[in-house]
Amino acid sequence: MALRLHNTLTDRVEPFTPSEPGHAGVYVCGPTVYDYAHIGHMRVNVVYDVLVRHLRESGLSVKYVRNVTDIDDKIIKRAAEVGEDPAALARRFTDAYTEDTAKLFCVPPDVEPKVTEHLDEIRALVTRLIEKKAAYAVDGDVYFDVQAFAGYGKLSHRKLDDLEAGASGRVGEEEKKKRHPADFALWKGVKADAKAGEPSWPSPWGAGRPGWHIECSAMCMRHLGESFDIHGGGLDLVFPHHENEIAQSEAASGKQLARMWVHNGFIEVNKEKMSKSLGNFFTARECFRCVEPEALRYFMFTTHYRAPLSLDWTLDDKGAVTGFPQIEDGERRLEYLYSTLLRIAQIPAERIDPQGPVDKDLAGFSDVLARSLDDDLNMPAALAVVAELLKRVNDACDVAARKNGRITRATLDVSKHAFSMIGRRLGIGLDDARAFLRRVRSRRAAARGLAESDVEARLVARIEARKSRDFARADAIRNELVARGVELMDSPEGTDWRLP
RNA sequence: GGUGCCGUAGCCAAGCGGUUAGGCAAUGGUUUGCAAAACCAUCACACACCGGUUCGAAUCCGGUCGGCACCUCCA
Repeated sequence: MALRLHNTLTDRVEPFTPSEPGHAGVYVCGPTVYDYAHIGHMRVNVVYDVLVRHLRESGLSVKYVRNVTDIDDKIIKRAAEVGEDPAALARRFTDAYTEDTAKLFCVPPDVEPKVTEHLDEIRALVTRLIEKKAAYAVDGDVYFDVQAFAGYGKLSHRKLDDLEAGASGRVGEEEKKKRHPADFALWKGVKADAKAGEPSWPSPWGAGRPGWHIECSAMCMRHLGESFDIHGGGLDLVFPHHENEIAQSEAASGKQLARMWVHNGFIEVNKEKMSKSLGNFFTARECFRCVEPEALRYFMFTTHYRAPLSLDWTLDDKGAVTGFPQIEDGERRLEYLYSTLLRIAQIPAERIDPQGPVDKDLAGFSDVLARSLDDDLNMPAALAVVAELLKRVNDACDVAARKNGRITRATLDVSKHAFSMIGRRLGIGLDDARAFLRRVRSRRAAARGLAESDVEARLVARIEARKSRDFARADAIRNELVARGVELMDSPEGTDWRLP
């Protein structure tokens, strides 16, 4: 395992060595399910999906845990707004999330724990912290005492004094109960003015619900143990979420929670972070209306995972979203990839030379791809490797298509193997090539108000004209179709068409 | 105020001490009945600015300007 990863704890790129040889435990902070997932959430999924895939392809058995936070203030608030039971609302958006994620070819987590199924673990953890004097109960609430944990601030590299300065502006009933402004709720007691139907669970400190951070500690320790390999999530979770997770977990167990903390950068809109609170987000679903989900996945690869990824979009004159140019670029690259995949699948047997030598560069591509990911998941570098591969494979196909041209069996085999590694490590090109290309064409036809059957009919007319060597008529039909945005591709096998 | 990150050719984006990253766009070529696709070439001795270290800096150090994030819910 030659993987090197950036560790937020040390702020360095360091070698990843699993604590138990051959195995890796990975925990990723999943969504709070009060709304549809936006593109930023999808970046998390894709980034850690590549990490898990790469670890597995490198020979490790990975236990991949990604939680769903299904109880939280925002869920309760949203449920009240729409007049829905909070649990039902959470279930609805959990299902939507699962559906959206699957469309991106993300491997499902091995365990997808939910807060509502871990109340016992949460209460036990809070109890343990109170016993260890790292937490205190006040009026039905329980707070973590940051001053009782010497390492507080080690992840986000902050000093408690600085935090105090930043937090001093806040006022409120809750603040007065705390011993230190940075103390945070482990358990939130039901308030006197709480609305009926607000979910709560019994506890030694009175009825209430878990605070925001405690659930992840309880769930990751339950499923991966008190100490595990990698904990990941969005950059905005470094503070306070992950900092607090470390504090409460390590104060309870006395062990290091995760040895490596990995954080991905934001999707940006107009140079600002895409977020629910700013209201500048696009949901995955909106995006999927315009492009293939896999194109969104490809787009995520175009920038390093820790860097911000800026998203552009186009609007029609009514202000409705019509497209996402960069994701459409990704879709075109995928068309290129799938077309190449089809080309090597369709090389006729008589063009294959069973004897000749293997193309050395093509033979080495899988390894080069793996090395690019070993370098802190350098996905843009991986795309450059893919670009080189596609070029060389197309070149080999061009050569094989020439008069008396051949491709060697060995080169064909390593090419196919390289494609399968792209699929297994990057999760790209896993769809059926023909189905993908057809879907893209159909969606573009629909978006442009073009009837596919109409194009097909003109195509037949042109084929007839060409058969009778009436090239003037054939060209007239081509020009007519080109004017409508249709691109025709003649080949010995027939004529295909696409909408660029 | 505190703590970080970023500024690379028309656009996007790797690299982070010495050897053409890559993509998109544009232009020329190979191929083709004509095209498209594919491939080749050019654009590309680019690295915000000013100093310093070094045989050598986009890469290290100091400063300046510009942009962003976290410190409050956030992926």
